[in-house]
Order: sequence, then C-alpha cells, then structure tokens
Amino acid sequence: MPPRQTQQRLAIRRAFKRAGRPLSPDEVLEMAREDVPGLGLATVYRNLSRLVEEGWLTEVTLPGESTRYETATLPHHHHFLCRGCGRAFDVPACPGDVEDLAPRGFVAEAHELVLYGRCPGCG
Amino acid sequence: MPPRQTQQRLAIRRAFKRAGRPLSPDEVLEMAREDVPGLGLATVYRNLSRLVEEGWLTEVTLPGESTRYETATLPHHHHFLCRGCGRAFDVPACPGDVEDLAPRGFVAEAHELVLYGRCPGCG
DNA sequence: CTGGTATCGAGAACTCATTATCAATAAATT
DNA sequence: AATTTATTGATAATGAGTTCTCGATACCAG
Repeated sequence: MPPRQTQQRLAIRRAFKRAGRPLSPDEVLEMAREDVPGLGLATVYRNLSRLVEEGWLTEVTLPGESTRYETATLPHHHHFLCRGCGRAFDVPACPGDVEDLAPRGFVAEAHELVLYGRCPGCG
Repeated sequence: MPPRQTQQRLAIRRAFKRAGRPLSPDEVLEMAREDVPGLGLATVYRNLSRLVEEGWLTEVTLPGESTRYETATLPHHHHFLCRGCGRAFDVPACPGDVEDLAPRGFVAEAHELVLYGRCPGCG
C-alpha cells in the first residue's frame, strides 16, 4: 500500500509552490480548487497531515491564529502577519542573539518572531 | 448598577498579583480557589473579560497556545514559554529595531517575540 | 436590616478547527 | 481491461475553549 499520486495531492502541492508563503487549510482548499474544482476540505486536511509526516511541509503557528503550513525547504526564518488581509508571509531574516534576552535562570532553546503590519497589497 | 466588589473578583486579581506572570483561565481558577474554594470556571471567564474591558488585564497570545492574561501595567516586553511545565513568563527586554527586518514593501507596525526553553524550576 | 439586583456556580450549549465514517471513485498492478 | 484497495467527498462527530442559562447568593444602597 504505497501512497498514490492523486490529482488532489498534486493540486495541493502546487498551491504551496505557487503561493510561496504559509497557507491555512482554507487557503489551500481555495487555491487547489483551481486545479481540482471538486476538492473537499477533509482531503486537504488528510494531505496536509501526510505531507507533514513526509517532511515536505511544516506547521506554522502564529499567536492567536490557527495552524498554517509551508514547504519545509526554508532555512531559519520568521513570519509577517498582515492586519489588512490576514495573510501570512515569510520574513527571511532573524535578529540573532535573541535568546540571550532570557532572564537569569531561564535557558532559551528556540525563539519565534512575528511582525504585524501591512503587506504590499494592503499598504 | 456599578460593578460590585465580590470575593471572587478579589481572589482573581490577587492571583495575578501573586503570580507575576501570564495566567491561563485554568491557572487563574486554581490559584484563586486558594482564596475562594467554591470558585467556578464561568466566573473566572466573566471576570477576565471584564478586567480586560476595564484595562486592568491584557490578553497574551502565544503560538499554538490558548489565550492567557496578565496585568496591564507592564511596559513593552516579551514572553518565555517553558517546555517543561508549560507555564509562560515575562521577558522584560526587547531586541529593538526588529521591525526593520520586514521585507521591502511590507510595513511593520508591531512585533512579538517568544522564547522557548526551560524555566528555573524545570532546569 | 432589608430590598433590589449584580454576581455566582453548575451545567448545558455553542464555536471553530480538526478528525472519523463510509459509500463511491480512481490510481496502480496484473 | 479487470481487480484491488488507497483515496476521495460529504457529512457527522469530536474536543478544547469559551459563552450562555437560570435559580440561588451576596453585595451594597437606603
């Protein structure tokens, strides 16, 4: 029982390649329906889970937001959340040395940085 | 019909003063029950909402976590989430200039930084 | 002290994201 | 082309978190 190459899964992967930014399940559904109009939300969730297992996607969690996903090829980076359209984008940069801010007695092993503002389309 | 000074609300405020860190509704319930054993969860939620409206509390949202609350008196700061005990703490520091990392065309108006690791008790 | 009413506690109900169900469909293998 | 079975789509079910309901309680003004 090897995984099958379905039109649905192809369309979902294509959505991420074209978007180039983190996508929510609903965004994936909308974009992938351009290729497979009858696509269902359950199929999106099933394939997202599997693509994460396979290491092709990673989860992106932002404060107060439900989970998004993005391709796992990117190196360490952060995210930008547009207050206009609600879309998330990648920020291919990092302040560095941020974990030194941890108070005495705390050991920081990782960090997340989120910027909020206006994307080019909502400027 | 002005707001009343109930034992429950007093206990909830006292919990925040004693904790000195962001608290989830469940944490508030547990701590405030030391003063008012019969305290109910609905009462915690009612008072949290009201204390936010009054400006005494602010919401703290961390990636993938449900909402926490903390007293609104603190200046700009960030948060530390302990992977051991799951508790959140304040980080009274900020890298600064972080919003300049926004890609060209993006306008950053605010930012959040979250550190992950071990708190002193879980070291 | 007493009455009016804001608040309370317990549990039902709701919201939203995600997962499970199951008959129908379509990959892949022969 | 026929067969097997992983996958799909629609919908029901789940679960965590939060809000609502309502009779009982207790704050506080008079």
